[in-house]
Amino acid sequence: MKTKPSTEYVLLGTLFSGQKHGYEIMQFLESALESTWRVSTSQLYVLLKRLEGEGLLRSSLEAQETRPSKRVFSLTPVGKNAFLEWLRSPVKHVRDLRIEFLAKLFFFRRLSLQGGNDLVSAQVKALEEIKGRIQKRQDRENDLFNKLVLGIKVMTVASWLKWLRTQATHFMKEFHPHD
Amino acid sequence: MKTKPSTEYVLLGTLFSGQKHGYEIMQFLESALESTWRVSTSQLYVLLKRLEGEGLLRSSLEAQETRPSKRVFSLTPVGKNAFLEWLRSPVKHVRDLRIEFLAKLFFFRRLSLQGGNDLVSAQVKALEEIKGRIQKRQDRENDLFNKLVLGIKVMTVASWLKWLRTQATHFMKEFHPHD
DNA sequence: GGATTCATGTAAGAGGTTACATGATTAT
DNA sequence: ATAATCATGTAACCTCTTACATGAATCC
Repeated sequence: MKTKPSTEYVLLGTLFSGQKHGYEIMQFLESALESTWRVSTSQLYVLLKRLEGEGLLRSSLEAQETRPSKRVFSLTPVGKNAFLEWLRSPVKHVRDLRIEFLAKLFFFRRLSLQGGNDLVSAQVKALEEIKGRIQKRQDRENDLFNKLVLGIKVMTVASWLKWLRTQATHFMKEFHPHD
Repeated sequence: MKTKPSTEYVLLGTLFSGQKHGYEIMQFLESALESTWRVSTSQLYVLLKRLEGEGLLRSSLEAQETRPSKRVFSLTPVGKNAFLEWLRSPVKHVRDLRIEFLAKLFFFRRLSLQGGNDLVSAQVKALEEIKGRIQKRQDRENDLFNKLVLGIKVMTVASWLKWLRTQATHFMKEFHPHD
C-alpha cells in the first residue's frame, strides 16, 4: 500500500480520542497545532471523504435543529492501526522532520501514548545513519559547490540530532495528563 | 508582478552564459546542480514554453541533418533583468534556503558575478531578524509543544547563520575562473 | 445593522510527477 | 541485438491553495 501524505494521518490522529465533525477537527487543529500545521477547510472535507472511501473512517449524519446537520467521523479499526503504525515510524527524509515528525511528537503527548521515547531513539538512529552517509559523500566530493551543499546538510542533521537528544527527549519524558 | 517559483529562475540562469536548447539545459542541470536540483524533462519543456510566452526568453528552431531539430532558447533583456534581480535578493523564508538560496550561490560562482558577498550579508541580516522574532514568540509562548517547535526553528536558523558566516562566506571569497 | 461563529462543500488553478509516445543514431 | 544518447513533447494524475457559494444564529 502506497504511503499517504502526513496530512491524512494528522486527521486520523485528531479522531483518535473520539468522534468529531469536520468543523470541530478544524478548530482543534487551529488551536493545538497552529504553529506547525495548516489545512484549508476545503482540503479538510476532501480528505475526510477520501479517508472514508478507503475505509479508515466512517461517518454518520447528525441532524440539528437550528444549525445545518453535521457529518460526524470516527476511526475504524483499520484507521486506528494505520495511525498507530505511522505514529511509531521515524521519518525517512530530513525534509520531513520539520512538519511530519513534529506532528508525531504532538500526538504522543496529546494522546498520552506510550513509546514516544522509542520514536525519538529510532529517529536519532535513522539520522545518524543519514549523517554518516552524507559525510562520506562530502569527503569524496571534489566539486566545491557540491561540498558546500553537503556541508549545510550535515549541519542541519547535526542540529536536529542535538535537538532530539536534548529538548525533544525532555519533552517526551514530562508527565502529560489528558485535558 | 507575482513572484515565480525558483525553478524558472534557475532556467534563466542556465541561459545567462549563452543560448542552449532544452536537452542541453537538462544535461547542464544534471551535471552541475545534481545534488541540489531536479527538473523532470517534461516540466522543463513546459517551463521553457511558458517563459517564452512571458517574454523572458526567445527561441528559434535549428534544423539538423541526422537528429530532430532543436529549439534554441536565449534570454531577452527582460529575462536577464528578472534573473539578476532574483539573484541579488535574499530569500524571505527559512524553508527557501535549502534549495533557492543555494541555487543563487551556485550562479554567483558559476557565472563569476560580483556581489556574492553582499547577498550572503543580506541573507545573514534577514535571518537575524527572523531569529529575533521567533525567539520573542518563544519567550511569550506558554504551550510546551509550541515552545518546542519554536525551539527547533531557532536552532535551524542559528545553524544556517553559522554556515553563512563560515563556509558560505569562504566559498564566495574564493577565486573562481570561468570554465 | 454588520461581523463572527457554525457548518459544509464545489471549482479552478498552481506546480509539480510519472508514464507514455516518437524515432533515428551510436556505442557495447 | 540491445541499450544508451539525442531531442521533444502530451496526458493523466497528485497534492494543495484560493476563491466562491450557501445560510441560519448570535454577538457587538
